[in-house]
Amino acid sequence: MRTRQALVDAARVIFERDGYLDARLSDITAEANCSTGTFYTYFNDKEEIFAAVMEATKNEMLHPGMEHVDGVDDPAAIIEASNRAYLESYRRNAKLMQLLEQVSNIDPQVRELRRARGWVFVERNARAIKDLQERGLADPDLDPVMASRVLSGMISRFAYATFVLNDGGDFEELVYTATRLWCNALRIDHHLPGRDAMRKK
Amino acid sequence: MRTRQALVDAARVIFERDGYLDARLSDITAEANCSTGTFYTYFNDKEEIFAAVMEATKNEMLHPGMEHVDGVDDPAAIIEASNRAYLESYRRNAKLMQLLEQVSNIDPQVRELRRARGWVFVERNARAIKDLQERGLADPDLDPVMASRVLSGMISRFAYATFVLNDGGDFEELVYTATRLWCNALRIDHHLPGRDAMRKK
Amino acid sequence: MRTRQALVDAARVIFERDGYLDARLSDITAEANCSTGTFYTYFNDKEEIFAAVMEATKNEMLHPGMEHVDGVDDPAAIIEASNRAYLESYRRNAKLMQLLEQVSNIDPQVRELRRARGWVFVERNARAIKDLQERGLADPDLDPVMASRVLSGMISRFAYATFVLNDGGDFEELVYTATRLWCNALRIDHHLPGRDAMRKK
Amino acid sequence: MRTRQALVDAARVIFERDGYLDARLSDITAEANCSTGTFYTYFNDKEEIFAAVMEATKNEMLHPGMEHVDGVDDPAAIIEASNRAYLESYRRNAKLMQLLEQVSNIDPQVRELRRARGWVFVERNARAIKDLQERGLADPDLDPVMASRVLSGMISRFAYATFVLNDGGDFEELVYTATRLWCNALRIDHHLPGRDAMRKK
DNA sequence: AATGAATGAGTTTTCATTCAT
DNA sequence: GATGAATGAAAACTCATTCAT
Repeated sequence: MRTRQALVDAARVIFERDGYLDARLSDITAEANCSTGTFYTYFNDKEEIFAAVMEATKNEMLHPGMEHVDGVDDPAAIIEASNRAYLESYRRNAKLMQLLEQVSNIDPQVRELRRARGWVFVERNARAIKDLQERGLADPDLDPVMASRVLSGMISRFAYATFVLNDGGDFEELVYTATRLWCNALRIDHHLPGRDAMRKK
Repeated sequence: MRTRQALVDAARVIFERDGYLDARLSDITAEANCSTGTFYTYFNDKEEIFAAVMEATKNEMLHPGMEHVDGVDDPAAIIEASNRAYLESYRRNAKLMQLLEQVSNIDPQVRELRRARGWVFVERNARAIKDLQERGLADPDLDPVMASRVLSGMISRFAYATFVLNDGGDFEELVYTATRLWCNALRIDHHLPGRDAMRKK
Repeated sequence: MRTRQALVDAARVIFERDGYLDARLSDITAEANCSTGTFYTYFNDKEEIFAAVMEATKNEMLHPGMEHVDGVDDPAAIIEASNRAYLESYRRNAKLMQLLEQVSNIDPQVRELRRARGWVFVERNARAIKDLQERGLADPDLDPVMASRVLSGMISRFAYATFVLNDGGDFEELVYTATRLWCNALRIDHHLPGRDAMRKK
Repeated sequence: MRTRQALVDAARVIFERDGYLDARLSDITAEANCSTGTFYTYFNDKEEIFAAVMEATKNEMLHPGMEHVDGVDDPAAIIEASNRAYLESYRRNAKLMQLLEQVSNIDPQVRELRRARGWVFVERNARAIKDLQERGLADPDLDPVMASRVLSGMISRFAYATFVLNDGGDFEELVYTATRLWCNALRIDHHLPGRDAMRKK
């Protein structure tokens, strides 16, 4: 079983270095210091070890959601904390997220994986939105799931553009803009500082 | 030159049918009714003909922007029209958009192409946002370019999820949600009907 | 006919630049400013235009022989003049000689051409050797043709090593060594200066 | 490792049969009874296996030099033995020598190999010439290395013309002529029989 | 005579996968 | 479980040659 772990670790290194398509199984086994044949003791093909890499890194990539901020009740503050956590996590795992994106467009199983992971996030946010609506704090004319899909996608797309495509932008400004737009979109009556105030922080 | 066009047309068919990676040059030349050698009269490799396909379809994919709706001054109506146009265009060219997405994650030149196309959209919307701010109709605390990046990305991600990943949803509801969130996000004082009213349309 | 000449000239340029094997007919026609099809008006294939290049350069490569030095009767001086002329000619046409050597090892017709050219030289020298033997000035125990073959080959090999392989050596020293060995080999009673004297020249 | 040897052996057969250029890798693997892929386990390309063939045949092609004839001190006899050994070796390996000549004119690395092998021979003969000069037995006005380059080249060219180009000639006569010219060239006071005597042998 | 787009046969090369040890 | 040499299918690409204009 130590060999299996070595292979998964090696695969992550090689995938991050060469991308999914250019990664050769022989590179992975070389990196894991085992023979090519041994690969097949644990996996059937590249897709399978990729799935294993993703599985192994699942915990690193789970994003804390809005409801996980304890002892705070200001919706805007919770949203900000949630967005910040998401963006930081994305930044930390940018290489892996890029890989997930790349392989999603190649392998339907990975596409499914990405969708499933996305939905965790969407549903969590949908629950939070619904809660705010029920408490009269958010635009009641929005379908919570629909709105969550759009807003969650907004953040993940933004993170992709920023950390994978390097479309730039100061991190605090990203958090601020994402949060303000998110709050505005839900018509949350926030008391976020204005742009200039934020910049002076 | 007729041959070149035949190749580009054939390539689009094959790429849409098999995806970029599985498309064989020999399939493309067969579809174009010419020999494999002829391919190299016009292109050097698969990347090059893919770029040609993208170039040829550029016009189909250019999305009308917010400012192009004539004779209407209700910002919400303009935004709705703009979003509807974008989503319809995306739906029409879903296969091609999927391809663009796939190849972007493989070929840096195509990644650059996608980015460039995205910026056309971002900048157009940024100008519209700035205009609304100056007229006192939109949240002045947002950086127009930043906000546009986020909101434009929101729409394109949403379109991708809907039309490429088939994440479902009634088209009119998509337009409604996107528009309402967009308006809300900018704090545009819209007079969009409520959700229920929309549904009854 | 001007086109034909342009093709032959172009071929020489391309052959000397790229070598026989790497020269593409399309490079030759491009250099000659004519279309690929036109090539076949004048030649059937690469071998044929190569032969034409060689034919066109025949005069440049004809080496004056021993008997062509007028008004001098010192055999050693004649030999020296002959060797000098040969080596100078070889040096001038080194690229072409290299080409001839290369193609000889590929195309039997060119091998034949090289052999034929070599024999002109061998026979001329054989006659001169025989003449010296009859006048009692050279070793009578040598078969004139055999000796000429060996000695002529010696010079041409030497020239090849020096000017094609760049095996180095001061030109005057090459002439001196070749001449002295040639005279010695035929037991010509020469009065060539010693090595040191030569060097001081 | 048995496979590697099989490939090298097969390559020699195919190269000698078809020449370097016409030899297909697939012919070599077929001759070696292995698959095309196996070729790449041991070699990267045709050049590399050619080098291996040459390396494998190095010992066959090493020519005994002048100093290796034991118990004889007649310089002319030593030279004769040396020339005979060289020519016999060349005759035995004519196909390989032809190949070496052909590839030398194509591949710079092989050109370098040929040069290096030639120098072994040149230097050995240069030492022998110097020794004879010091003992007062050879023309002191010759630079030993220069003279060796010329005379060594003479023999190898002669061997090439005879055994590769089949320029003919009785073997014993070749040895006689080469030896007599070599001795004459160095002004060695030989006591070789005259031409007629040799022929009667 | 000149053109140059079209042709297509033919070889190299890669690398996931197998299996005897 | 581990090994790693052997496998071989599959595709890209080149360029001499043709021929309708």
